Amino acid sequence: MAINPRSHTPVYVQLAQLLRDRIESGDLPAGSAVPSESRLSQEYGIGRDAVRMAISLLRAEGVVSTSRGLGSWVREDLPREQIKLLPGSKVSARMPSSRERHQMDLDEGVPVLIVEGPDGKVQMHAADRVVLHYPESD
Amino acid sequence: MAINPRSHTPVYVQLAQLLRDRIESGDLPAGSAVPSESRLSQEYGIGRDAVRMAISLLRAEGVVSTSRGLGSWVREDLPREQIKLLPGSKVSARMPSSRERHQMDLDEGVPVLIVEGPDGKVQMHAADRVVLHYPESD
DNA sequence: CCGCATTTGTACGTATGTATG
DNA sequence: TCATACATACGTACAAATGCG
Repeated sequence: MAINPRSHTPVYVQLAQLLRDRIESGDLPAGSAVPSESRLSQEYGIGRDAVRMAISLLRAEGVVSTSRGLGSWVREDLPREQIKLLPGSKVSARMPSSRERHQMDLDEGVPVLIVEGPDGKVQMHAADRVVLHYPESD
Repeated sequence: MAINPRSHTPVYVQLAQLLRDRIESGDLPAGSAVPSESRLSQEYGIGRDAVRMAISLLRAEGVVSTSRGLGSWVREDLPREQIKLLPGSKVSARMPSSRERHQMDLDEGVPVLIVEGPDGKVQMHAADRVVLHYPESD
């Protein structure tokens, strides 16, 4: 598998797909480190811009997480709290603003679930940590 | 209001906040065009990279949408279909993969709502077009 | 505590490709 | 055909965070 710089598909999209494949195949399992930008740049013979855009794509999808001075990692599935919905609730989702993302300590690419209760009160939840549940009968 | 290149806050973050303010204040209402990259670059005396990164931030938040050859626009609130949840449903949200985003024709920065019904069947919804509802009694 | 290597972040430049009107 | 605008992709340089010896 290699990258074709003359393809109609942008180099960075090709690299992103290549990394997705490596992640799904188990070559880069959850929790493992993604090769550094310079390494990917050298290995695939592409510029650092293309590498950064590829990783940026995966970050926006919530697939990887990046820390300055350290590198990027494949994000792991977090244990999810199950939250019971109350009758009359309305549920929606959106991306948090930068401020909200910082306040809630969310990784990039993680939406927020918004629950408006029957009393009109609004609760926000990190979408990677909860599952909302409409209980069957109990 | 201006941009301080010597601030500890990156130029592109400053510009993003500045544009957010202009949007919230009504200076750039929903549906209106964001000034072009070159214009913002000139107006604020910053590089095109910084402008692009600022707009990229807002795009990832679902605040603006960009079309090649046209420019960027402030996204408008779409009419939302109200979808009734069935007892036993579980609801979560995440960002779509590139493929899913293309298939569902989603703008950047729009999560998907995932509903697993009591029968185990999974439905995906564009988060900017639906509200899930746990009906009170009807 | 200090210095060093590694890695990502920021920011500039240039050039060319592609979509739109 | 042409101008405009964004997209891609290469380069450079320096800043900032981290980990380690």
